[in-house]
Amino acid sequence: MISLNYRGTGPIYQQLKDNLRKMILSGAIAEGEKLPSVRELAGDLAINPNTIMRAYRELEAEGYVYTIQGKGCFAGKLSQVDTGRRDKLLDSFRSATAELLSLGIAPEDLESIIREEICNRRNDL
Amino acid sequence: MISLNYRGTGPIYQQLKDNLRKMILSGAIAEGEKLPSVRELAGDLAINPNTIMRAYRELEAEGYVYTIQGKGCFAGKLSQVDTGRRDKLLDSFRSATAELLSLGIAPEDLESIIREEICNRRNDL
DNA sequence: TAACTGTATTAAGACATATAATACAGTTAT
DNA sequence: ATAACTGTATTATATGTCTTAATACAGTTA
Repeated sequence: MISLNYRGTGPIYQQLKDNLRKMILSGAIAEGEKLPSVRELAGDLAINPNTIMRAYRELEAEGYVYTIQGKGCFAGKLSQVDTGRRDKLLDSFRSATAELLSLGIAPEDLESIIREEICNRRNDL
Repeated sequence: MISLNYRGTGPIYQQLKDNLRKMILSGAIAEGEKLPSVRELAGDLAINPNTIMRAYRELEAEGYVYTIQGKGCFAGKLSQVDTGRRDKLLDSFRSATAELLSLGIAPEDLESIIREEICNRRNDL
């Protein structure tokens, strides 16, 4: 269900965060659905439980999940994702846009990427 | 001329790369213009020459600068920026777009950011 | 030759990442 | 109450990245 690429760039806990975030965003993990336990996922992915816990803790800080002692970690509502996360994404969007334009990309190309992603979203529902 | 924020996020060589890239993109450093020598910039910024060299070497890999032994490091042509750099930016643009849409941002908001950046570019010329 | 340029290497320290082992605490079902 | 699950916390260790430092080599220019 959750796949990790050890050759991937960056720390494992980051890859795991990105993976889980995308699954929650796409609905692969529904709102309120329970995520695998720290130990279970650690066993499946053959990595240390501490690494899983770090990913869960940071996703909770972003508002993507909430955890309850003794019960587990659950997917949260997208409407309550932290504004800090949103601002970070807007920054990323803006700076990528600025550099791409300077490199000669046409604004229309960027707009068609936006349209593509709107379609991709609809296909997931 | 080149400013560094030590409180900034990430490694110094990354901050330096981002700084220099923006200056080349905006024209603050013109095409073909010589960048400060490794030792000179290291002295000005009070950081190690090796750190400067790493930034120059990686910017060269991206196609933003070219260096000549004994002469120095120079700003390259934007038209010959590495396609890998462009693809990386497009990936960043696409994934930021996807997540922002999922979080409920209106496509119009993204498009107006693009328009803003077009204006910012014109103001620099 | 002297003074500049980039390049390369090695060593050391600080910090981040990841693993391992262990212990503690809340929840659930029997 | 007990057992088996859940998250949480701590300590130690190993590894890798980042940065500095010192030094040496090589090309360019006056």
